[in-house]
Amino acid sequence: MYLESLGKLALGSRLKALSDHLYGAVDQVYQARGARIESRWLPVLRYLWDVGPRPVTEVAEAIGQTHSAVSQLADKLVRAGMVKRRRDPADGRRSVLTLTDKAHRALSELGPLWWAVRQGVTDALGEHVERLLDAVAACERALRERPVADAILAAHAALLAAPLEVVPYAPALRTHFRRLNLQWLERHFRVEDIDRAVLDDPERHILQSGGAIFFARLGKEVVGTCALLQESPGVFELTKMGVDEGFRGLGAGRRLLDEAIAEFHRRGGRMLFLESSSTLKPALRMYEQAGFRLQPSVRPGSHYERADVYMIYEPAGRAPRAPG
Amino acid sequence: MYLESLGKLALGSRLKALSDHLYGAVDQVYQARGARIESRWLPVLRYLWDVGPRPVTEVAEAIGQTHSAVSQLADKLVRAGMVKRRRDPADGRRSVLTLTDKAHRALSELGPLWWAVRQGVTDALGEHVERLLDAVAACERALRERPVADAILAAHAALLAAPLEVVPYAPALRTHFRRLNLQWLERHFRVEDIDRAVLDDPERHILQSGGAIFFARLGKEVVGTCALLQESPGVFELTKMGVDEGFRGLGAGRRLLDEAIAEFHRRGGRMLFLESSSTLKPALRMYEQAGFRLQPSVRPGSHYERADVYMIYEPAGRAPRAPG
DNA sequence: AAGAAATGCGTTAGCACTAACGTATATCTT
DNA sequence: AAGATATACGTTAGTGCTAACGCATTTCTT
Repeated sequence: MYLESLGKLALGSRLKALSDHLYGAVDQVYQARGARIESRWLPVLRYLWDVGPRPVTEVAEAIGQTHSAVSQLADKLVRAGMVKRRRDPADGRRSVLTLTDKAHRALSELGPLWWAVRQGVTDALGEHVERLLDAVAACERALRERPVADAILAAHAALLAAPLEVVPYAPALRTHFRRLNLQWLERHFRVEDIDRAVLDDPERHILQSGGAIFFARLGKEVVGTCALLQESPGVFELTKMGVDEGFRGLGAGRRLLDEAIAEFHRRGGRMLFLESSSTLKPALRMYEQAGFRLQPSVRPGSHYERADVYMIYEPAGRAPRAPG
Repeated sequence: MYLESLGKLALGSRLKALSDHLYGAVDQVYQARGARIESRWLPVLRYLWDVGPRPVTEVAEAIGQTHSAVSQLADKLVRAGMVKRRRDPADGRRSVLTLTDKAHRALSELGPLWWAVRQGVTDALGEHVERLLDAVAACERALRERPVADAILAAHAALLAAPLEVVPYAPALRTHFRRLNLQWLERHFRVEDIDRAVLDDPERHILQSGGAIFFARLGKEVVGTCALLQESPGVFELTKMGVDEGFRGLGAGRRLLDEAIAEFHRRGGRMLFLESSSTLKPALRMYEQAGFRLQPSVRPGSHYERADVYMIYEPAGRAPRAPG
């Protein structure tokens, strides 16, 4: 299922779907067996059954709902003849919900059905339902201590406050080089053989021939990468630039690009070019701003299928803009 | 929380509450950060973002919702300027949903916020959320193979078809003797010292003095118990009769009672009595039907605080009804 | 090719729930 | 004791979803 791929982002949706499935199943069973009750009534009815007459708010709190939900449900239960509302003589604000005899009779007949529900859920879901119950209980407890919204806002603030830094290659970062590049390659193109070779062994294909690789980190996250490949002495290619989809727009790409250009200068390079695709509009704009100029034709003898854009680094005042 | 005590019966309610909490938290964050998006939109928008324009039904299926839910959500998204509807030229029935440029821009800015959501959920819920995800995924898969409703109906049918049998005491059943009696004692009264002694060691307190204990089984479930205690030679007390709340109304109580009376006769008893409480109306009715007669006063020297009813076994034609 | 069946989708009515409000009553403050 | 504040509850409007329906179009059947 697609939602599974969204992981924690779609957890709410999936929990709701599961919940609806369970409600629906139980209602189906009640109906098939002629039980004059609905699954949504159960928390209120069982609570009143277990602890006796109780005012609306107390019921609401016990079953984790708003008082108005309970009040409206009580209307329905009164109409169904299952509960009675009474004023609390000790406190005129309270309206005490009491089970009718009919409800007592109905509930006591429901025992075997409830047993079947428990048993059926166990049969259908096996041990998973136990793990689900445990996990739900643990999450409920955790939520009571710290609302998720606070945690998210704190995490977001921490992320925005985190310094964006560019660091050189280190072996521990190799998997990030691969991950970050596969992300855009797989989304927009297909992974060519030459890509796979470079991503599998960047030390050999890039560093050994006098190139460099940089990574952008935001806090503890590695959010982008870019490589400088020495094609022939003094001639460098800017390549394998990728910023994680989740961290675009934070300037990581530009910082990586600037660092690569600085490295090109530090190494006394004569020429710096890149190949790209016309479908990557935002990237092309960034390259232009950094000093790359679009060339009128594709680079002769390009390595890549996808390359239909050829740009050369010609910052203002260094070389005239190519005509056309 | 009360719902936790209901176990599998209230799983649906709890999942819904969790789901609502998560939706609410994310919406709160979106609002706090000025993101012009709502949490409910995410599955549709992300799906269109990931796989491109798609017709309504396909989106619905991918995210596990009905087509009309998606259709109505699409209305809203169109109003918000996030998607466009287009007729599929190849199939005039289909209306293809396409993200607008505005949506693309909005979504690509949301990356850090989504990272924060994932991170915040992890911070707040810790490892529990991983277990929850795993359990949810496992349950989803199990549900696809076997709908819960079927399993419940099958379990119910099996229960009703199961034979109700009465079996004598066996050491392996001791915990059931305790469990079944504590259930009604704790609900209606309080557990007196004498109760605890008997329940902890029924072999010594009941069997050794010439008594007997019976259990009712329904399929594999032990659903009721009852004891015959020899108070003095030939004088027996019917006591510790309990039927699981979940299995009342199936005749287990009557079957136990009949078996106890038969045992009383087999042992050549002279007198059989019981003590009970006037609050246990259904039980008293059953005793009457089985041949017990209400006595005008409490039994002299009763062991129990709760006893305000004294009955003696006097089946029709065996002894005259006590006057008064 | 023509009719029958299936499919895709929008619409409507209805349900469960929430947020926000209003009213009555109780409790606190001085 | 009197006013201020808090509490308990019902009501209303609105949201997100489903089930059921109806229309348009496509696909199957012969």
